Amino acid sequence: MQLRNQVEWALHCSAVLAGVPPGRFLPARALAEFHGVPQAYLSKALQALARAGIVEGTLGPAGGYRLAKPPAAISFLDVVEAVEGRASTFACAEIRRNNPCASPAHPPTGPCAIARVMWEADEAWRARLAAVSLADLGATLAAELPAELRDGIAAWVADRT
Amino acid sequence: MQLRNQVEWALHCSAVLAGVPPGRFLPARALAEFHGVPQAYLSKALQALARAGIVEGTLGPAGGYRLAKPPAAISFLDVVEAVEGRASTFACAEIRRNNPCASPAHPPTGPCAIARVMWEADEAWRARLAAVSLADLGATLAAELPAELRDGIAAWVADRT
DNA sequence: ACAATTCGGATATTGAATATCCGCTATAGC
DNA sequence: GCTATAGCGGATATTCAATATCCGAATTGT
Ligand code: SF4
Ligand code: SF4
Repeated sequence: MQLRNQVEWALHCSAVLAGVPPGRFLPARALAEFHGVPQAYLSKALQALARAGIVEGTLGPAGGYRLAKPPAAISFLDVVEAVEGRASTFACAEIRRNNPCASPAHPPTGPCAIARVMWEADEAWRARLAAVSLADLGATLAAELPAELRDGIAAWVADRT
Repeated sequence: MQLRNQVEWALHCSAVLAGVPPGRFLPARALAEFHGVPQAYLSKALQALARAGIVEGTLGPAGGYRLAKPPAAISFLDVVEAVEGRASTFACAEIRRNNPCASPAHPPTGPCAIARVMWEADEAWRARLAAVSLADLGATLAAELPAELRDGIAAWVADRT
C-alpha cells in the first residue's frame, strides 16, 4: 500500500503556493522546474487540487495557480484526499456472504467487526492529517529552514509571478 | 491507495484459526472454501503469515495451519504488516534536492516537515491496529454473531481438522 | 514401504492502476 | 485582431497486483 507520488508533489506545491504574494499566480511550469518533476504529470495533480477547490488556476500569460483559500484553512488531509481520493484503505469484499454455514435467509447485517477496526484506524490517520494546516507547515519551515535559503526561494518565486 | 485484498483474507483466516481446537490443524483448502476465494492465491497470504511467525503449517494428511501464538498475543497490525509489508505509506523521493535555490554545498538534513507529518499519521494508524488483538476480535464476534451461526461454524471447522 | 495429502516456492498470465506524454482550447497582453 | 502563454482533457506506456498452474519436499496413515 503506497500513496501516489503526486501526493508528495501536491503537498510541496501547496507549500510553495502558500508563499506566493497575494493576487499573483505561479505557473505549473515553474512548480515543475522547482521540484524537478515532469511538468505534464504535475499538472494532473494541480488539476485535482483545483477540482477540490484548494487552488485556482487562470489562463494566458502571467497565468498560473494560487491558493483558493487562506493557508490556515487548508489541511494536509484536504490536499491528500484531493489527489488520492476519499476511499477507505480497507475495501470490504463481503466475503462473509460466501460462508457455507450462513443461512441465506439471514444475510449478515451491518459492517462486521473486522471492517470496523480497520476503518477506525483509517479515521485516526485522517484525524492526524486534518489537524495540520498549511499555515502550520509554513511556521515549521520558517523555523527550520536557513534564512538564506528562504529568501532565495522567495526571490525565485517572485521572479516568475 | 488501497490495501491488498489479501489483507482481508488474512484477517478472516486468522479469526477462523483462532477458533480451531488446540493441537489441531485446518488446511488451506478448507479456509479457501469457507471464504469463497481462490485457494492458490490464499496460500500466498498464509505463507506470508507463516513467515511472520503468526501461523504455522504442517504437512501431510491431517495437516494444515494453526495459530503459532495465543490470540491475545496477535494484533491486527501483526497480520496486516505480515502480508502488506512494513513500508510507510508516504514514500519521500527527496525532491527537495532538485530545488534550484538550494546550495549544493549544504544538502538538506534530516526528514523534512512534510514527511514528518505524514509519518506521524502513519504511526497513528499503526497504533490503532496494534491496540486490537485477535482475542478482542473473538470477543466481539462472540457477542454479535447469532449463537446458531457460531455453533454451525464451530461444527464445520471441527469436521475438517 | 507406499500412497495420499498438504505446505512451500517458482513461474506465467492477465488486468487494472499508475506514471507519462501530447494536442486542444481559452485567456491576456500588445 | 494576433500571438504567445498556460491550463485542460484525452491518449499512451509502464508498472504492479491478482490469479492460475505446476512441481518438489515433507509428513501421516495404511
Ligand atoms: S471485512 Fe467484515 S464485512 Fe468485509 S468481507 Fe470480511 S467479514 Fe465481511
Ligand atoms: S517530503 Fe520532505 S524530505 Fe521528502 S522530498 Fe518532500 S521536502 Fe524532501
